[in-house]
Amino acid sequence: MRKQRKGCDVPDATILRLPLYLEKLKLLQAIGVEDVSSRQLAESLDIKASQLRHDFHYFGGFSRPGRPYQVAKLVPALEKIIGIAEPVHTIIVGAGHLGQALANYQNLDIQGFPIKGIFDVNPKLIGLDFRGSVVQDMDEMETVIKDQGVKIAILTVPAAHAQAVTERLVAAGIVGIFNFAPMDLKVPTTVAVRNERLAVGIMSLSFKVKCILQSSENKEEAEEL
Amino acid sequence: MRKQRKGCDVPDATILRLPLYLEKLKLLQAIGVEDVSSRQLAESLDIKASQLRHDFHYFGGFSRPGRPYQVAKLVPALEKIIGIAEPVHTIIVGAGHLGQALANYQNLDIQGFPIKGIFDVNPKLIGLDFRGSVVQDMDEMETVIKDQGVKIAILTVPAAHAQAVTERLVAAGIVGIFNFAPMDLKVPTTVAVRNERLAVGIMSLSFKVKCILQSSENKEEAEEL
DNA sequence: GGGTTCATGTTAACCATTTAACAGCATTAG
DNA sequence: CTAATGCTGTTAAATGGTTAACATGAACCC
Ligand SMILES: NC(=O)c1ccc[n+]([C@@H]2O[C@H](COP(=O)([O-])OP(=O)(O)OC[C@H]3O[C@@H](n4cnc5c(N)ncnc54)[C@H](O)[C@@H]3O)[C@@H](O)[C@H]2O)c1
Ligand SMILES: NC(=O)c1ccc[n+]([C@@H]2O[C@H](COP(=O)([O-])OP(=O)(O)OC[C@H]3O[C@@H](n4cnc5c(N)ncnc54)[C@H](O)[C@@H]3O)[C@@H](O)[C@H]2O)c1
Repeated sequence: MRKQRKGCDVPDATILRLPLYLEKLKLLQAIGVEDVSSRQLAESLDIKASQLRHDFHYFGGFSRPGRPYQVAKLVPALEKIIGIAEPVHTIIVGAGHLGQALANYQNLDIQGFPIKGIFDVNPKLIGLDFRGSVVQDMDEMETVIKDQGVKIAILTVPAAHAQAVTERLVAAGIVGIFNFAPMDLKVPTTVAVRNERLAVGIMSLSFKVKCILQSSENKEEAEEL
Repeated sequence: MRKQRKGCDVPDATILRLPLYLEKLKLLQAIGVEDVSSRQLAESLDIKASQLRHDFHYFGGFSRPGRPYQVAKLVPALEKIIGIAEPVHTIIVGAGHLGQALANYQNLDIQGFPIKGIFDVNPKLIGLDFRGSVVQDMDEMETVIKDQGVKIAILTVPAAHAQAVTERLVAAGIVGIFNFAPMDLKVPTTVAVRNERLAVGIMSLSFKVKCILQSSENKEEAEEL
């Protein structure tokens, strides 16, 4: 088998930091900053400068050595790496509470993920308009995916229907699924899934809260002595 | 300084798996399964059995050695560890699109996080009813937090207001903040924050999609030769 | 009852990520 | 022109997390 294409064999932890780098750099760009050192950028993100340089090293060659990074070069370079140099056409499947909230969320568009369609089975929802996108029947989904070259789908249907919808999405050529249903989807290895698990998030928070409360109890006990 | 209280010095990676264990166990419980081995449970979650045992080992003593785990014992044990043995009173701050979707999300309640209040500054939203919770003015927030013993707040206000609201939450005694605004909150070390970053999620997905598309291009090229 | 099987708890080996260290280039001041 | 400073790219060390290995206990079968 052929060697994996350049810049794709990267630790997950690094991938998750790329958006944070990009976000911060765009902020700097907006206020007119031209140069930024690894130290400055890293400190503003609460990480070590060496980690940032190490991360960038996977992709190589952002700057003349000896000189700080140029914001204007780094931003498009990161966008290219992340895959959002061109807008990434996206659809939302499931126009319920969460689907509607996401459809209304302007940031998705701004960050490079324009919504090219919203789909649902519920006839009452079809025709509703969210920032210019109209909810369509599921029957239209495959056509839109193909015509618009949609590669990513945001899945906000009930867990019970998530797998069935996923199979349609995969068959229609979707390559990435952003899954909000609390269940694991079965997909071929040529499709990427990212699960957004609310329960995991709030429970991990709860764990930390419990630890904080316990340790403050301890402190109080200690003070009483 | 006193040794950290039992079961709080645990890797993040482990903490993030606890909710998955619990979820799967509850599912088993619902269909009447009484015993489950580390192997069975791990395989259903696509992890190694040794990792599961290693995770549990941080807390110790779930089972008689030599026998599988008892679902009926493990579920409450995990709930206690996560901190949801008793319902964890929660509020939502910001009753916009996302806040409303979350307010409507029954699962939060079911999983142990009953919503004790929803707050907003917009007078038009005040009085709206979501599954029995009525949107209240921000003026009421501190009172509700204290009267209901609220420990966790879900923050769904615009990024520009997130820090100011956070400071009020902290002053009122909130210990955990589930932050959906795309920005880093400054909080004292006695407060836990979990950032739910949509952009990070979808961009990491985009990265993987790009890699998949590139490698399939490669394959096509190879076939053409 | 002894051997076989299957289980956990625990420790040790392994692997990945993070952090530190340093070589080398660019700029600036003297 | 040289020394000093500040920076990156790169490699090496340290840390942390994952996986394997194994000692030991319980049940079952013959
Ligand atoms: N509401 C939240 O805040 C929230 C948060 C996290 C996760 N989730 C998850 O997101 C998903 C949606 O949640 P929600 O609150 O929006 O639920 P919802 O019931 O409001 O919306 C689900 C929508 O999916 C549609 N649907 C059902 N079957 C379908 C199918 N086969 N094809 C296309 N559309 C279909 C329904 O008509 C409905 O409009 C659920 O899996 C839920 O667990 C929701
Ligand atoms: N909509 C989404 O799907 C989505 C997804 C991910 C993250 N987010 C983030 O969640 C936050 C909310 O998003 P949204 O789409 O619901 O926005 P929104 O504008 O619909 O809702 C924000 C709400 O906060 C209220 N608010 C403003 N200032 C406040 C204050 N000081 N105190 C209390 N309430 C205040 C507003 O009145 C409004 O009702 C934003 O930070 C957004 O970036 C939204």
